[in-house]
Amino acid sequence: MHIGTIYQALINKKVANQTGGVFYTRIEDTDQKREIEGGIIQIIESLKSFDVQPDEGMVNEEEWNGEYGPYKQSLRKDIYQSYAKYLIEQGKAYPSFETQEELEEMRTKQEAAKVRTGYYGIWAKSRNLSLEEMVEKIKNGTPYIVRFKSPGREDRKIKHKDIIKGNVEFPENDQDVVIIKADGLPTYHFAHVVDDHLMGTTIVTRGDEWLSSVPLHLQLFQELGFRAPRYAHTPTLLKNDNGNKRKISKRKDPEAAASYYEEIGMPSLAVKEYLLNIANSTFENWRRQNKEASINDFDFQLNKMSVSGALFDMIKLQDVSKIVISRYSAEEVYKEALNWAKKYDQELAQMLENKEYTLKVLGIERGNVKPRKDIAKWSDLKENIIYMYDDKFLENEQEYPYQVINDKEEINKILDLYIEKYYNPEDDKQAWFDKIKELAGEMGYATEVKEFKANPGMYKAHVGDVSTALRVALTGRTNTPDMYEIMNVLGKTSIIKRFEKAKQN
RNA sequence: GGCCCCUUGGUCAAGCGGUUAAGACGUGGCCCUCUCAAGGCCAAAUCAUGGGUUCGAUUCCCGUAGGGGUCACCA
Repeated sequence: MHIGTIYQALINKKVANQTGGVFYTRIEDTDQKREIEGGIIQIIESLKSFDVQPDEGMVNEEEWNGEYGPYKQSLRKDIYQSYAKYLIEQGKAYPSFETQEELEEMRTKQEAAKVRTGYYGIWAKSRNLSLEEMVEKIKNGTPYIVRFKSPGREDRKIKHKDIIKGNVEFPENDQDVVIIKADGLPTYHFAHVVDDHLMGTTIVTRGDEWLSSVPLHLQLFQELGFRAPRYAHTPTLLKNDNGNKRKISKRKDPEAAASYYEEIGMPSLAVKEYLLNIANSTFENWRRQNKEASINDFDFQLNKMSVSGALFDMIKLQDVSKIVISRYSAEEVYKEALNWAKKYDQELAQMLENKEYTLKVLGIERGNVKPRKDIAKWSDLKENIIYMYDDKFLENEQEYPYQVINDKEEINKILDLYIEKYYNPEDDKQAWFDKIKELAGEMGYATEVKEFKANPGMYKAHVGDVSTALRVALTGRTNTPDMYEIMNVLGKTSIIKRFEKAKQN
């Protein structure tokens, strides 16, 4: 599954839901060469993992829900053939007997003559065969396919209004395209027209690589006597490749695979929010004003989509994801992270086994007005919290990156004094910090950073430096979330153990 | 190459004939601060190009350039 498909599905689902319509998927498996075993299940599962399930469509390889089935084209072969026969009967389609080699030869000639390639006009040799000739060839067993007899003229223009692209003008289609292939299955063009008519499609949302086929499709609808749906051709997701833009590709770009996000542990909601951001730039403002709202409540507008393709920006995605995760409760983080860890990181999964404790760890600076925004994906989590686990921290050889205060004796003194005289688990945050100030003062450090800056000569250093010494001894790091909360989570026993370890270092 | 679509800071973009050309990400700085993340404030940075139309063009028209798509018995 390509991330672009998720993007499509997201847009489709939003549009359908907002307009009281039905979002359905149809498995377009008319190219047997490209069939992948288990493909349908993969598609279903992938849509599900991003919570963009269709309202109707296949539910497994053979079954579907919805009243317009089958939702798999290979099961609809007879339907297409019936319509093909109908067209032939009307003189709007005909059997075509050229071999692949003959077609290639024709193309070569056309290229040499510098004329448009393709099966049209004087080049459409089977087009003018008499009924008798056709019958004879078929009776002789000559292989054939069915072609649409295009009534179009290249020198005439057709105007079309696309929901996203706006007014576009094309030459009429004059190609007698194949509608039924040698294997009896339809081409995309024909299946699209037949199915979308029969299934009552009102809006077709598809990638803009289809835009240039619109004249053909409109013509097909016309000749079949069907009413054409409206089209919304969405711009392609692009990627910067050495200064050039190109389609984001599964072969070259890991982030093009929908599964990539699950692998790195990025919540599907974050991916969807980013995608929505690309789809409608108004989303970002809406989100800022409706921080808690579900994206289902966002009023998506197809016609506000950008007409040109956007570069897929992982950096921005990460930012979106950090915000999404910052809104999670500790419980939600726990649940999703655990699911991810079980599959991708056993060590993390083992850490998370202690749920009660982990919830406390995950609750640090969470749930307040300014929650931490430091996790973009679950694969970041372990590094973020591992030092909070005694069995990981105490058993590991720990580097202590002390900063301003780095004299061993001095540090030990700070640690001892803090535990003996100042530390009290009952303290609230203010009292806690006042104690650290007192400690600093007692040992000849400035209790206020400003005071130290004003009179640097009078002190050994300042309270921030004392805090850093404590922090490093406690966590092995210079940068951590709020130390007061960390101490609360660790508890006295663990704090003492950590200080002892630091002293022996 | 033909046909079609597109072009506002590094990126996503608002704009829809008169604006100090929004906002977000990123970058840099400052503030806050026990460190970090966050947050607040500030800054640098954009209308591809040449012609028209107009009193006035980012905005409308044409050309050019660049990018993308498409030209299958693939979707």
